[in-house]
Amino acid sequence: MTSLSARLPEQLRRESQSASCTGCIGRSLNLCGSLTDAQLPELVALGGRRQWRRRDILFRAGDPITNFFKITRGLVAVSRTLDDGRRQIVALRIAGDCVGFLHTDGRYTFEGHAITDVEACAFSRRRFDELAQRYPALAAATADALVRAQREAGELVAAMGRLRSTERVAYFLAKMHALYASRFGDSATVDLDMNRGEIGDYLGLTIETVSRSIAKLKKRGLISLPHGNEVVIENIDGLRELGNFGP
Amino acid sequence: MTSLSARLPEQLRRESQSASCTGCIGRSLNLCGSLTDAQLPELVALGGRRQWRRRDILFRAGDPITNFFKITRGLVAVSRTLDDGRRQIVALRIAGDCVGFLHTDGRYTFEGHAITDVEACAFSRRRFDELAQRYPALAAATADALVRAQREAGELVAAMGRLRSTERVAYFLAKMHALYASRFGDSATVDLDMNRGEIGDYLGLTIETVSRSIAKLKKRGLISLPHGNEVVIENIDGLRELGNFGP
DNA sequence: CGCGGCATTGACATTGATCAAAAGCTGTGG
DNA sequence: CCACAGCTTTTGATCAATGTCAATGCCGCG
Repeated sequence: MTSLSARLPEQLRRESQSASCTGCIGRSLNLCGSLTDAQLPELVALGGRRQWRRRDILFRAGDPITNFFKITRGLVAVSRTLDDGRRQIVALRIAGDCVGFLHTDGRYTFEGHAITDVEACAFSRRRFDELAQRYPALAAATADALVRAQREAGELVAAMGRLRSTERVAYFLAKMHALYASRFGDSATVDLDMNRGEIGDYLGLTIETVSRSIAKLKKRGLISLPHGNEVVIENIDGLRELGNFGP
Repeated sequence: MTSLSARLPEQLRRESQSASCTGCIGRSLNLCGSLTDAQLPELVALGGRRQWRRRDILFRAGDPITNFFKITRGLVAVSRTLDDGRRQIVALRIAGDCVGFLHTDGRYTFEGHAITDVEACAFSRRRFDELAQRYPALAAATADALVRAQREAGELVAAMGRLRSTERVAYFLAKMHALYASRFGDSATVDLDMNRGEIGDYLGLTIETVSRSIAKLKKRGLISLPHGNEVVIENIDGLRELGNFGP
């Protein structure tokens, strides 16, 4: 089983237990090769570890931006809520990703909340920016992470604009499968950690439509739901094709 | 009247007529203050100016990425086309913006095509990356541009996921109005340069639905269409509110 | 056991897509 | 200047997909 809230690989576990966050920022931005801790003594003092429970808010849209967060455990939803309460999750981030980096006039553009229990390092945005000025590799890694994030956002736009409900759910499941595989190794079983409402808020659908779409995928033999929120991917190729999930 | 294809501000006109692209990359990335041409002699030889006609392709998804482009004139759509022909525009970019920067395994992630006639400078991606390694301000400006782009992508996701058709068109018009205002100064009149099909591909709607939505906005007195594709914004506050277009 | 939260299912309403036709516009050639 | 072809837009009549509302079922927990 692949679950964010359980059984982390050893590397991540060690990282998330270290008192300082020296390693985590380097690793998160794929700097392992180019920057060592010795080269960046400033990083030692930079990050503070924090924890949140399911449904807790990491940061609110409109609040002055002071920190961004590098997730070391759990699943975070980045979202926007309209005045009338309609909510849209614009990105999902897991261990290794950064959230709270986007800003509009010095304020968080979106809201971040914990889908599962979450641990993350908080970094001072100001000091990080100063550091990036001095260490080109850090800036390059930041740009890289942003490029990746934007690619994903574009794909989500395409899914929302052009896929119908069942295709969108297939896209979502294929994406979660790929996401977990990239961190925890391949596995046919994906523990969603999200309820129907949260999936709907991510895909622009209602709870009922998500539920019905999952039922359709089950009937088509692409997935099965042995128990709880655990999804077994029975046919990943079919799922990816239906969801137009690129290579 | 505000039109991308006509009457550029003098600064942009001068820039787009200079033989080299020295200035354009600096300006595009908001480096005016921090880097001068004298500090970056390498930039002189970096960019080559190119032109495209309406509907021409700047770059195709999947092609090996060699250049990115800094637009000096016109409107470019960044899009993705599904296997069955459904198309989704994931971003619109105008003079001053860069396109073709996103990549997946060394290949363009999306397609870029000219909505209007377009002029742009093509920069070698490899050499730009080298340069960014040496000039932190360039890297910082790149990160800044990426943050801005991602904020917009997130807003588009929210619009696609949670707004209904007429609201989406209102969002689109408010966005175009703001976009043009930021470059060419405020004006009640916006020349869309996009036909109904292209608007539909941006908003995830059909031609007919776009047409009907525009008719509704007209009837509500939010806009008027004196002639051609020229839209007069009669009530920008109402339009922004309906389209949930943030501040 | 019974309660609370979430998921499923059904009936119905609404939205937007689809199909088809008519109306405008634009440029060309007589 | 008009007539016509080729295009885009508008409008109308349906239809299918999804949202909405309501009822029921399921499951874990006190």
